[in-house]
Amino acid sequence: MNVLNASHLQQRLHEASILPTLQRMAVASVLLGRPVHMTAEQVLDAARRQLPSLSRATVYAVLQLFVRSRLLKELPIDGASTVYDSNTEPHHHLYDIDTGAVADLSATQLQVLGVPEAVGGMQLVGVDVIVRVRGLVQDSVSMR
Amino acid sequence: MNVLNASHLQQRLHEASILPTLQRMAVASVLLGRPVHMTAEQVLDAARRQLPSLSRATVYAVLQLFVRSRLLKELPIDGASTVYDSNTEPHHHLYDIDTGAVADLSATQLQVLGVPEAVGGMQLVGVDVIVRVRGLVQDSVSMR
DNA sequence: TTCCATGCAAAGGGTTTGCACTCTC
DNA sequence: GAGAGTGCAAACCCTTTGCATGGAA
Repeated sequence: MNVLNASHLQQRLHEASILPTLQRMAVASVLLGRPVHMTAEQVLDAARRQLPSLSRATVYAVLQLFVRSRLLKELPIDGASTVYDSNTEPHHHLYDIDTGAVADLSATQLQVLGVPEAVGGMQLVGVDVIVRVRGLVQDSVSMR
Repeated sequence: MNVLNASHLQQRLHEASILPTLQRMAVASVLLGRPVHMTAEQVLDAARRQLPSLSRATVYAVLQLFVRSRLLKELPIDGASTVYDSNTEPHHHLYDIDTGAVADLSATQLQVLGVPEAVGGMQLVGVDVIVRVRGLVQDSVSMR
């Protein structure tokens, strides 16, 4: 993590009213620099290269904090473990059912028609689209 | 479970090359009679009303067997436990993020445009759309 | 000094597995 | 009898929690 990245990340945490501790900066540098899809365990492994003392419980706590602060999204891809996505733009996902690899589909590439906006006192929160494929090769997440 | 249902269910299992044991018939009668969304635990509870000796491990085994045989689908709704859907028609889902209630959206009600059919050796398996809402009241699943 | 953040270990929920018993073909 | 299906309990994985320590405002 270079100085430019560090200050940029620090600013993003500041904007989200998050105290930039060492642990949070380590997690942020793994996830928030570019759009990635990672499980908690992958985040832990990557962040420990930078901060070996980092504990699993702290990573889970930081991930939840980042989700609450809308720096990350949890992906509704079924499977053993939660996948965190640092792409905060509206978008959808390609999911390789064999390898667990995940790739983004922009909201302009793929559109959903007929979403019930607010029927009968019901409030729309969000729409997730998962396109399940075999043979996807990019951006591997290796979940299984 | 009346006799008509029983023979109908038995036929569905037969068509799927599944031996119609007592346990499998109990699970089938809970799930396969009409479109429902249920967790493994809910299936166990319901099936035990019919066959009290039914074990949890067997229910999980039968659910997996039914999914492999395409009698059921696992819903990609994130959350603690897997939800099984006995509606085998192409359709999508409304999901209440507060109550866990699930409702179907027919494929004609909601359409997805721009799905990449088969790019670069990649094979399309399926498309899941989850519309997350608050305040949905029908067809409660009470997951949380 | 008062919170908030962290780390460890243990607990928790959901699911799977090992193994012996039972049933079907 | 051979193979498949079942039940129990233990194991397993992912995640959360309790509690004591450490650091920031």
